[in-house]
Amino acid sequence: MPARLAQPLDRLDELCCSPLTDAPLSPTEAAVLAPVLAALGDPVRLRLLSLVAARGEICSCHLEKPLGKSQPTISHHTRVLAEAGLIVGERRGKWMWWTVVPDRLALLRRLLGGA
Amino acid sequence: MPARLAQPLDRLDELCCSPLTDAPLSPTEAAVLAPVLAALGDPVRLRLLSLVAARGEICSCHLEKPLGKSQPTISHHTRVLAEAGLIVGERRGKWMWWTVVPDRLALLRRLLGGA
DNA sequence: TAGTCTCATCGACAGCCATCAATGTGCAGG
DNA sequence: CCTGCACATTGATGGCTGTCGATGAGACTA
Repeated sequence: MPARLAQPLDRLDELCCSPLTDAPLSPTEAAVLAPVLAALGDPVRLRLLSLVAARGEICSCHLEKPLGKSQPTISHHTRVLAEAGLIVGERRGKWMWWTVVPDRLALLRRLLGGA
Repeated sequence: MPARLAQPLDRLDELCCSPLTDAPLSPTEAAVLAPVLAALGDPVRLRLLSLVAARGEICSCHLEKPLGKSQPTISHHTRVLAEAGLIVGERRGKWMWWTVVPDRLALLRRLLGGA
């Protein structure tokens, strides 16, 4: 099983092209979107994502200290964000480099009623 | 204790005026913002919010059937969304009417890097 | 090949959460 | 008052989640 995942969320881009404020969400749309927002519903993951976004790309080993969490915990949170499609990881030698997926953030902005 | 709450989140509007993609979030900002996003991280609450937004305002008794949940569960979810500051409730006679708070959605859009 | 470094996974634990039946609270009409 | 209705709260339960120590899987170096 590879480190790159995010399987059941691939249909997310096709779903939900209209803002949440326009029409009621279907159960299917909600079931796909909720995990993405739930991934952002943790303070450690929010800070982690902002670190990745601010640095452009960042190695896992540079997250442990600023977040004040153990290595397994960091690995857990990067996995959750990756499964939500919010970040992607690329292996370079011994290091794992993470980058944000701007499209996913834009999709959430659209969901929240952006023009 | 009144039905209107959202106490610890009142400082939210002062905090976090810059997008998540610009600079790393402080632990305090993350601790305030994460519960708001966590409130959206549930499919039932996402659909509930979209129902409120689409109708403009809606009574609690009109949420039970379309969401397919029991009355206590609906009450629980409206409470969570209200504590997150995403909706507000107003009592009219026997009924409770809910409305969205557009500022909170706009704040989240800004957080997600919107222009 | 052995050693070391980075990261992923496993196992376990504590705490939180969604759900609903039962009950309580407040409002309106008779 | 008393009854009925809308909603809130309580208590219980099953499942999920954040956390970390221990261990495993790759990757580089000597």
